[in-house]
Amino acid sequence: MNQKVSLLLAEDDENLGQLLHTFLKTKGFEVELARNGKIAFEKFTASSFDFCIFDVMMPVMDGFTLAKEIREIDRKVPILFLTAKAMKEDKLEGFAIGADDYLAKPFSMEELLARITAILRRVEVKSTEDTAHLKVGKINYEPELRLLHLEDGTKKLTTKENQLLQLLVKNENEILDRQATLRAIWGDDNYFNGRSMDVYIAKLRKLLKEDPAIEIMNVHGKGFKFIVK
Amino acid sequence: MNQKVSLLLAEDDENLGQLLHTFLKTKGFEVELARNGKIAFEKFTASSFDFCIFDVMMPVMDGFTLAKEIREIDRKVPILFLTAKAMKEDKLEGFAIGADDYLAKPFSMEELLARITAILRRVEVKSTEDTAHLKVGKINYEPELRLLHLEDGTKKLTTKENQLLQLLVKNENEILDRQATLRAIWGDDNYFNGRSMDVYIAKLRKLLKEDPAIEIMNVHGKGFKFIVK
DNA sequence: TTTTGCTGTTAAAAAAAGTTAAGCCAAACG
DNA sequence: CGTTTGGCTTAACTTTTTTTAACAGCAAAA
Repeated sequence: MNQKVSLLLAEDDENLGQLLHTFLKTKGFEVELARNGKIAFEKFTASSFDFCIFDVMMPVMDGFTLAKEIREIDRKVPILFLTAKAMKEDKLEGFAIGADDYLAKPFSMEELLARITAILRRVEVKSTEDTAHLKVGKINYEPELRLLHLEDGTKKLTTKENQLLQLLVKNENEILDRQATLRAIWGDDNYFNGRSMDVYIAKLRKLLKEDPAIEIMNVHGKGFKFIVK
Repeated sequence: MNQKVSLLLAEDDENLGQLLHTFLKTKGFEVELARNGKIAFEKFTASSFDFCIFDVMMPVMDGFTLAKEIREIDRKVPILFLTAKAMKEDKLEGFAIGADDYLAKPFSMEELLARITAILRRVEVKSTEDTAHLKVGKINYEPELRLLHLEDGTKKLTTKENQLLQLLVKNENEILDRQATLRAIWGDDNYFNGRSMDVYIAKLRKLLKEDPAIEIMNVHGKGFKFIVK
């Protein structure tokens, strides 16, 4: 996949902090834990983040103040507040600062994750810069347009050809797992889809054979490997 | 701000519906109220909105189903759910569909407004009026007026041509799901409607072919993708 | 070495989509 | 009223894309 989402977590409660830290890491985030607002702010200025989760009540610098400070240098980064007080005035203050969400303790890990995901879906759209171009020898591949520019003209790839080639290219020099690929492109890894995939591998090999530096190698029982020599 | 934010409100409770309608209008939104999910879906497909507020429990078509249908033709429009049941599973289902927020009844008007504002800040609303205004090379498309300005004069689009082009344009560079499109424009995704849609795709391609930067690409078995190179 | 499962390849069948034209219906027109 | 018109659907035929089948070759395990 692309890149891990970096997450700044400010929480003074040791137990909850550790728990969240661990949970979020297992969910694939890169988490930085700060024990109070001041430390969190320093961490933020040192190396900006994709997402912030702040406890409201913390020593030294509380979550709201922290958020205000951060909003001044980054008016877009999503901020989610955690709070023990589920009071209305608090909520409103949080939103006024520019909170993206508000979660009252106690909350479930799953709900937290769901809310983070919901917010990120909105914000993250921009980072969809895919492998726009692949240039290998004479061959030039434009996945977005499903075009393969060969010596003797340009070939329009079909949907499946393109999906498969894209996966192969994205995992250049690594094994592209058979089952995983089938599930990703065909939705199911049954026998027939497997055979179908083999047919497409053959097609791609035929298309790419004009460039001897490219090879789609089979790794028996595992999958395929796109190799550029 | 140039244009009012248009808001689709689906709520079966007459009292609450009216109350919200009035409140939101005084807050400067352009509000459309639907008494159930089906009506709401029809309103949405007829004239797309900037924001959705759906009651979860409604007759005919519930809020979740409604949201799923809408997500297929518009994966960005913010959706906020209102619900009497503050149950966890429900929340998770909502977020899984792509909810942006979740508000349990009873809630205060102020909190609702705060949450709407918080979400809108993130989304940076492109008002529906000019969203679909497409200008590529010589082609200029005015969905509201159903006009397509071409090199050799202006073509007045028919209802179906316009609905389809509008959906394609709104989902530029994304796959527009076949079935979902059929349900949105034709109301039903049977075989014949599918063929009818293919006929319209052909018509649009013919109209747009004067601009080589535009392509309506088929994604086999999935739908179509409007691409501007 | 033999068996078994996996892969390579080609061809045929099936499904989906592209295209053009004919048919149908309702609104507008005479 | 009958006729025309415009918009949409249905039909028919073509092409493209994908799946399934069939058979041959190869790799790993027994």
